[in-house]
Amino acid sequence: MNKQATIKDIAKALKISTSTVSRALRDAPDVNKDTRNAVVSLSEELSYQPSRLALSLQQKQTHTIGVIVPNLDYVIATMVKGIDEVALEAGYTVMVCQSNESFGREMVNTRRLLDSLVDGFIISVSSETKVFDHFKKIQQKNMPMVVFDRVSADLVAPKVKLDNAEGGWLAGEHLVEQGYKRIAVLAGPKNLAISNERLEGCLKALKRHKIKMDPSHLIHCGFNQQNAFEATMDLLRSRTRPDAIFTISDRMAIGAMLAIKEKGLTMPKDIGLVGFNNEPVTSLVTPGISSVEQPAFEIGKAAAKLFLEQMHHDEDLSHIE
Amino acid sequence: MNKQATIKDIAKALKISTSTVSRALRDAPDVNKDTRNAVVSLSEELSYQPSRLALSLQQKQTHTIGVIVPNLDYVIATMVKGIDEVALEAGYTVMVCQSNESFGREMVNTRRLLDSLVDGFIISVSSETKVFDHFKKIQQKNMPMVVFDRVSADLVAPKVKLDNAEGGWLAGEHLVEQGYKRIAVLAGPKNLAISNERLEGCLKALKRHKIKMDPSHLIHCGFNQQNAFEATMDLLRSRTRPDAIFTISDRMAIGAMLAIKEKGLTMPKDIGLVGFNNEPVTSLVTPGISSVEQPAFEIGKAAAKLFLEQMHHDEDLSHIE
DNA sequence: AGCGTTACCGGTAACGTTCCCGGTAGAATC
DNA sequence: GATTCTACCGGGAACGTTACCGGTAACGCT
Repeated sequence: MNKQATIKDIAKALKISTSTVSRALRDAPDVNKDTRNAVVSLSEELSYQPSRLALSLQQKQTHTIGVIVPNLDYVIATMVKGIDEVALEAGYTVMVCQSNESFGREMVNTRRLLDSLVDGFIISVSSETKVFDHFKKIQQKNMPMVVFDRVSADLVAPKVKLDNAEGGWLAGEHLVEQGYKRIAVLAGPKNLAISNERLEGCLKALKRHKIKMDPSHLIHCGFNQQNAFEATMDLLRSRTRPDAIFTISDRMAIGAMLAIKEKGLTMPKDIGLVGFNNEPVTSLVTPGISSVEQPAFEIGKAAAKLFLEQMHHDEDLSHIE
Repeated sequence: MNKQATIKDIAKALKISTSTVSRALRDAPDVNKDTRNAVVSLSEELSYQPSRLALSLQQKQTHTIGVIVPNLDYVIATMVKGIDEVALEAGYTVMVCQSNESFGREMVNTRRLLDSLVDGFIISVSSETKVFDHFKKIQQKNMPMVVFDRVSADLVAPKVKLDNAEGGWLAGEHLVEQGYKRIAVLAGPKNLAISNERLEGCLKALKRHKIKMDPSHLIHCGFNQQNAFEATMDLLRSRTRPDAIFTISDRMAIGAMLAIKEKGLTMPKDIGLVGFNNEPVTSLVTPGISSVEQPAFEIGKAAAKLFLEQMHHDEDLSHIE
């Protein structure tokens, strides 16, 4: 009961046709001022809201963007906020789905959004995902799709991501400026692009300052806190103990920090530490641990803008044909 | 080009009517086995997917839940994950919108979702929101709506939230068990239900153990880190310095911790500290600071379940009428 | 007087689906 | 042989909206 008023109700009440009501409501030409006024005032009275469903069905677009992310940790949530910001501005609604880092979940999510719910996708791929067939479907329907943050070289699509090399470079510069000489790097798994880029950037900075890195100071370990803790313990026990550590994630920085504390050392006096910002933790924890800042909000905005460009580009093309 | 195949395409190709195709696809009776097989196999070949848009328009429900949250911090994101979990299970898709703690944004979001995009709402209200007219519209359309986490007494709706008193009680018990006697509480603003409930719970625990609280040890201050830092400094400077502190949020706990460090004291030896978990920070930071755990994921699941109950309840009613 | 313009408005199809009501052919029943 | 069943299928309407085409007055112009 108390159903939404439709364009028909207005038409019937005013004894005019639905076409006229529709025109009046859209500020289209070919409608008398008086009728327009009557329509508008009645529609307000009935608190009429056009049905987006019907509209979407008619014009075959939903004005909705599907966003699929592996999770909603701090950085990603911030990116999503960025997406939301520009999407809303442009009259789009976003639909956020979490894949929970699960390949299967990611597939289900895309399928669901695909059945005429969204106009396109903005995606950060799950860490489990090695094959991209489910995304190919999106492209077959030639919907706009942009990937961000977690990108893969195997997936051909417009991408927005952090300049990881730049970040690594900054970290290196920072440590050198502070006067550290024997700098170690806790990198992630060897096959991870995100990790290698950050590492390369840092090495480049060291090179610029003609600082050589002890080979034993480059450690590839797992991405989590415990791995970093153990790796750091090893480093600190070795004869060639480093005087600074760059970890390519904040989670790892925390592990390193705990190891440093365990050894009774203090930061930044005895040893320097720089992380890579994916959590707002480091700044809070204690002075002495810095972190490369990720412009997450900006990345989100950029992704959304790129999406909209794609969108309109496609529209233009279809106009021509 | 390469458009989605529709039920019509299948019908035309097989020279049967759309009605029959529809029936075949839905495992309805009244359809020959052979035709059914033909339809199914062809639909797979064309990778047919039914249009949710058309379906929603027809049966006036979208199988989508609108979720409006003030932001996506750790706890809320976890709750959303809980919602997602049970919603997906039940065949619902969720649409998450962030109000950014802004009243205006919250209104815009509800309006948008309201125009036939969702079947109902799960909401955590923004801190700016004092008036609830935009939510009343939801109820007027008698859509299901449940509020969670941030609830307000002025908003009449099914609610799911943490038992804050219980949490406060746990915090108090914990500190007493550790042997602390002079316990201080850093509470939030006086008018905030969430804060008062936690405080009450803690006081109750102290009472049970016949521990009296020094009146100067109850401090109402702002919710953020800086406020807590200053309040703690005051506490530590006073003659009647407490030997433990309960802060009603983690953000405040961090402020307190920094103050404690600044004073050269160590935790938990010199002073105990318990926070209230809205971030995963505390467990990482350092041993010595505990935190009351919030079953965020469970709260999210509970909210979604409550929503579904509402939903089905409404359906039953409308059947009868 | 006849014609073209302008300013409106209405009818209908279409978007993709389901639902309801019929219809038809063959088989089964009497 | 006439009837009821059963099993299957098709035709239309409906959901709410817009797009397209056509129509009708009133007016001005020759």
